[in-house]
Amino acid sequence: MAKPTSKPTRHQRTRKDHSTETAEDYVEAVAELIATKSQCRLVELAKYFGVSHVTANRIVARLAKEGLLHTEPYRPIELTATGRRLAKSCQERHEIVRSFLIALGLDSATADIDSEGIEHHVSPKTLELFQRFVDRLADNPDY
Amino acid sequence: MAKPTSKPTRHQRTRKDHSTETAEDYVEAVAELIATKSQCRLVELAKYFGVSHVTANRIVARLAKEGLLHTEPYRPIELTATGRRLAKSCQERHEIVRSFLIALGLDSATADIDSEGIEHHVSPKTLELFQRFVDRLADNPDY
DNA sequence: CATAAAATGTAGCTTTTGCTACAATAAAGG
DNA sequence: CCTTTATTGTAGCAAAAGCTACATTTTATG
Repeated sequence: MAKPTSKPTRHQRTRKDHSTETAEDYVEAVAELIATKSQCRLVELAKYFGVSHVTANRIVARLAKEGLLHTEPYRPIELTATGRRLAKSCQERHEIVRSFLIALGLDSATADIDSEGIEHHVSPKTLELFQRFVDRLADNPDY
Repeated sequence: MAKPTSKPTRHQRTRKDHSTETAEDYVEAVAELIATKSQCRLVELAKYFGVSHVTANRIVARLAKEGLLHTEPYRPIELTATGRRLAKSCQERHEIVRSFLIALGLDSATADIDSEGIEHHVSPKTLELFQRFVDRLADNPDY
């Protein structure tokens, strides 16, 4: 045994990781658009991510195939039950990361940006620590 | 004016972002392998990221074209001056993120994994706050 | 209701990153 | 030195995410 050469596990960010991140970003965006505009149109989604409607459409089609979204031709995009669950947990995680960064002293504009990037890479353990930090500061505001 | 519809800026993680992340990960890995094994062979790099040597080779070729690496057929991979600079700043940022997570109470194994993912998404402002948190804790270990 | 505008869909291309299979070169062992 | 093994390179394919250009459908407007 003893293969000191290989500690590759933590570096294995593959294409699968990327498409999972995309899935999470999209269901979260769909949920937000439905919440704020009562429906999610493809053009809005494309604008949201700053991509062409064609790109957005293809990703939506993939996520529909994966059972996260429900689509019909020329109709607004809806979330399946699975999609709603995923969106909810992403939103919660996102909000914890965002409020953690603000608790740490970051301005909210930068917190918006950074939390977008960071949220996908936070393990449950780390998220728990973020949450505790926010809670502790809430109890003890003059820290 | 007033276009309340569009706040797309912070969501624009494009393919360019991804390939920049890849570049950073690779130069960092090349630097680490040179530091620990005195040279960086393609097979080692491929093992490091858990990808085939073909994939590693193509990425190395791209980074060579971009001026970050220097390669010759069947020879070990080297960093250019630009590559060394990038590797150094990535390593520093990475180490700040890692020690921040540990200062927050995370175990070092999880800190290894999470810091890998998080490092690319931390703005200078956030990095500064991370650094300050670590420093403050170092002065005040019983916090 | 007919036509203009907006939204969505389709065709077809690119780049990046993943792979297997096979070829060529370099290094090691007999 | 010659053969085996390890390393590197090349050919060719796939999926994901980006695009423009054009077709179609829905919605809005005169």
